Amino acid sequence: MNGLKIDEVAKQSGLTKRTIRYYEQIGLLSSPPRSEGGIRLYSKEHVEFLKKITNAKEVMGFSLSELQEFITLSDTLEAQRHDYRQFKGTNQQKEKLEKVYMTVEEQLKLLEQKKKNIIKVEEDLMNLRDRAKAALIRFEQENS
Amino acid sequence: MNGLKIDEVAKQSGLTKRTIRYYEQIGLLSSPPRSEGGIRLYSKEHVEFLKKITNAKEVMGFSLSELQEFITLSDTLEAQRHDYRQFKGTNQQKEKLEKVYMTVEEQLKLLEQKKKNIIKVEEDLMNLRDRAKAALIRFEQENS
DNA sequence: GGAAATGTTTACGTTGACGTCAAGGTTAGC
DNA sequence: GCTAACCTTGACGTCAACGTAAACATTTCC
Repeated sequence: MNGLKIDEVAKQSGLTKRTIRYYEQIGLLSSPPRSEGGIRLYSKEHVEFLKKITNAKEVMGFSLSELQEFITLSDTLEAQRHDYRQFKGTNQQKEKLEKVYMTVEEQLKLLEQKKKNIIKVEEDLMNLRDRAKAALIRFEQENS
Repeated sequence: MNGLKIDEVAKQSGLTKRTIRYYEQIGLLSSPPRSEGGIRLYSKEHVEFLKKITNAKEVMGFSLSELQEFITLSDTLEAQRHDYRQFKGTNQQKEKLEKVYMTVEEQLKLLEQKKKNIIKVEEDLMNLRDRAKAALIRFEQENS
């Protein structure tokens, strides 16, 4: 019952099977468990993860390696939470946390800029649309 | 006095000289006039155009050929305006105008979707930031 | 239980968007 | 008028992100 095969994951995520295997190969997607015969069996979480990162990739304009770094970053936070008791209080941990925080802040600023850029393009497009509309209206008037 | 050379255009637009020549080669950027000796002499408008299309490219995630199509589309509108008297009233013109209008509407809808996607990523990022912040605060408290 | 569908790895191919020489011609400043 | 700094056109190189084909194993379904 449990475990989606790659073709199903492809359909649900919108990626190709090749791409999914490729993402695993470069370490972007965690290797799923396999069947006795060696067939990949994915969980619902894998699909969600794929959807999330493809969206982030598109939105931020990330390359795969940038995406990689970013995932690593948020994994760092998870790991830190988990290893809390063992490694607490070291300066290394503090520096890591600060790096995560600063990088995320940076990305958030970039997103603000992106919003502004979208608005610029949007204005141009609306301008274009209105001019087309006006021309069409003139058109109607003349041929009536 | 008049005419920017390619190096200046590169600096002002943020593109490389290679890229600027490449854009001309594939018909994305109109060929500027040349000096007697064959050197490209750009105008301020060329720079503005480059800035505008690189922004649109980034925002929309367009490939160069998609960008091409899009420029052609808005040129269509300009051309129509100019050839207004010669070609007015033909059905071909009307169809062209309608195509421009519909394509632009489509792009505007895509931009709305993009905004929503940005917000999704933004939420994730803010979540991440807050968790990093919280961890840092715990850190401070323990080491004091 | 046998075929058809789907899976696996390996490895070479492709495409877009430029980078990077090389081999010269042009311009600006002194 | 000469040199350094910039320009020109080829043309080959590169890199990411997969596509695609081959050769074989595994599942599913009747």
